[in-house]
Amino acid sequence: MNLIKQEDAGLDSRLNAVVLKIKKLGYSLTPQRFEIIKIISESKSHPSAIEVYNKLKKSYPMVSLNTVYKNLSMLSSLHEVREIKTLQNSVHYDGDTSPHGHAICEKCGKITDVKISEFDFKGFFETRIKKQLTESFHVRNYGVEFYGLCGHCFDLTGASAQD
Amino acid sequence: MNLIKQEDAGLDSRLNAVVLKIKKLGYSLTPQRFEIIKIISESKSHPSAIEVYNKLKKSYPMVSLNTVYKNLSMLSSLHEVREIKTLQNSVHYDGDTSPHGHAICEKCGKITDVKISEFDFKGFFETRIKKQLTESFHVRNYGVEFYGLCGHCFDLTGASAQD
DNA sequence: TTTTCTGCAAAGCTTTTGCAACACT
DNA sequence: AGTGTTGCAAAAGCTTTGCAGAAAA
Repeated sequence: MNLIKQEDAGLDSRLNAVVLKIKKLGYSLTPQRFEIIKIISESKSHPSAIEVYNKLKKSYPMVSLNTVYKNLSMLSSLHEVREIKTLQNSVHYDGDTSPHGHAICEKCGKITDVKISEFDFKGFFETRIKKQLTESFHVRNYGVEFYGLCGHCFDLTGASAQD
Repeated sequence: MNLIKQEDAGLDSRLNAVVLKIKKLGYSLTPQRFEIIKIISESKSHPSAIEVYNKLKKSYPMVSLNTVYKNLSMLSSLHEVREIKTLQNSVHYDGDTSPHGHAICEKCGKITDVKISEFDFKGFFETRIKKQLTESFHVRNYGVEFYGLCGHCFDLTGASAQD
């Protein structure tokens, strides 16, 4: 119960933060845009543009896919949404912009979040990698991706498919 | 001098390893295929399919883009080439399949390798992340991506573009 | 000789662009 | 009122598919 409340609070504050940023920058907050932000914030499944579109159509049947694309790329350029490139040829979106990892199944394409505490990653980053980068590259965000087989696909094919 | 020799040896052995694997698995080694493998092994710029195609045309002017796609996706499924999804909507290919990171410029799309010694990442991975994953997910490879601005783009726009 | 691979053409998908009408502030 | 946004349609870009002829084992 406590957990659920905390999660909801987290979502609401994320939603609010994005809404505020948009207003602050002078963009308008259309109902479609708001709903898109909401869908992305609430979703845990890293949806693609089409998936967002399909959800959005439930509230706005006349909405166009174009609108979804425009809003997602706007949110992405504001760094309020993270793009994930999967093995399928489409971009998936992640409303959680804090540093964390993804486990991506090479068979079914499923994306699972991997928690990497800021503490852990910063430690690794600061001690090992930063010195290589700072002179020439200015990091805004980072991601760790694991490629392999999810439990389900492993059970089906993993046992026999040894390199 | 020493370094150059070592690098060449590295490339040759990579090339050989891939060729051997292909033969071992019963696939044929056509000249086009060999050249594609060579281009990818030698390239340090993470080329896209079209870029590989353009290089390949110098040796095989009649080659089709289709052939490039088929071979790259074959190499990818054999895990002898790594796909990198960039911000541009195209897949880039990396002939270095060992664990290492990429710094991707959000402005110009340039991809730079980030050395992460196997030792460093394994340590981080084993102590912090593995326990989250092993039960449900079977890792085959991992990558660390840094998003931000390369030195050049930062000099142009970075100073003024503060969130 | 059999299987795999190539090259050409066409189709498929995702994403982008152009533009008039509309909505937000 | 003015600018930003939407929705429709069309175009563009990357990747895949189908198939006959050619090449590899």
